[in-house]
Amino acid sequence: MNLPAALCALHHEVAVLYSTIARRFDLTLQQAELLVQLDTESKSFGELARLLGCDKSNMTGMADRLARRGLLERRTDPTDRRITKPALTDAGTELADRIRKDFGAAIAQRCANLSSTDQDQLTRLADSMAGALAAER
Amino acid sequence: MNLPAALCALHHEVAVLYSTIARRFDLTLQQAELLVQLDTESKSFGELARLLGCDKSNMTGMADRLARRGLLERRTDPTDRRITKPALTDAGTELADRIRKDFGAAIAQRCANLSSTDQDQLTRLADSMAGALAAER
DNA sequence: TATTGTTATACTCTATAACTATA
DNA sequence: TATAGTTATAGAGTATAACAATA
Repeated sequence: MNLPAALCALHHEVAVLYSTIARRFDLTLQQAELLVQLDTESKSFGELARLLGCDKSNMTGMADRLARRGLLERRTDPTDRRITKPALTDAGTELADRIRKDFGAAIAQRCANLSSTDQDQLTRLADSMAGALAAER
Repeated sequence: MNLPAALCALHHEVAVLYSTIARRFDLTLQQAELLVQLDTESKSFGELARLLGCDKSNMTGMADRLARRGLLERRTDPTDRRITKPALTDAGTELADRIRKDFGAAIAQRCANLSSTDQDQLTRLADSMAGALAAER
């Protein structure tokens, strides 16, 4: 086994698991990822599009669909009125928390065969690799 | 940093990189993943759908689009004529090789800051984690 | 009867280009 | 004039349900 193949396989299995959890809440994978991204701090649609790796024009529809369900609302930046930042509602925050919790529980259950040391190593190395990839785009 | 968050971040960065490489060849991420899956061994559409984590009904359109470009062709299984297995053409095999090669080069370049030991560890742990996830779905 | 792949349908994601409001 | 978000459009991915061919 080589590193690219292992990373590709891991990416794919995580995506399938995350999709499965998203569907419990009638969300797509992309919607769940957007909700969880929003949970931490305030970001503009432009920043979110760059983080999610898609075009900014896609943010409109995605935000519309989540707003229609009462999970987020748009807020115009008072210092630059061109900028709109979505903010999670209470329901949105609660849902993002549940997604993160369910995903965390699923990972914990499935990595039970790894030693505590291996889990720590994987956390460190996955974080490092993700950082290296994020730095070059 | 915790393990679920690190895995999620890594999955997402790998997906963005893989999408970028797929687009060099006018492919979507899903088309590239299908091509690379096909490269190794013969699988039915049903098996492929399960591997890719999507419904079998999606395979028809995806195979059609790749077949239209001369990258694969359908072959009926002689032992059970209900089963259809897509097979890469020469052009499809060549393209799958280029995708795998480009992805491998990109990963090698971006993980240069990791020690050789860390790269080996990450390979082992990512493969183990992917296997654990794949085993439970 | 059960299974495989296909079709029909509806919705979502995606990129491109043109547009508006604001700076 | 430049930028942020939106709109319009076309193509692709996705799940569900119903279907034909085969077992």
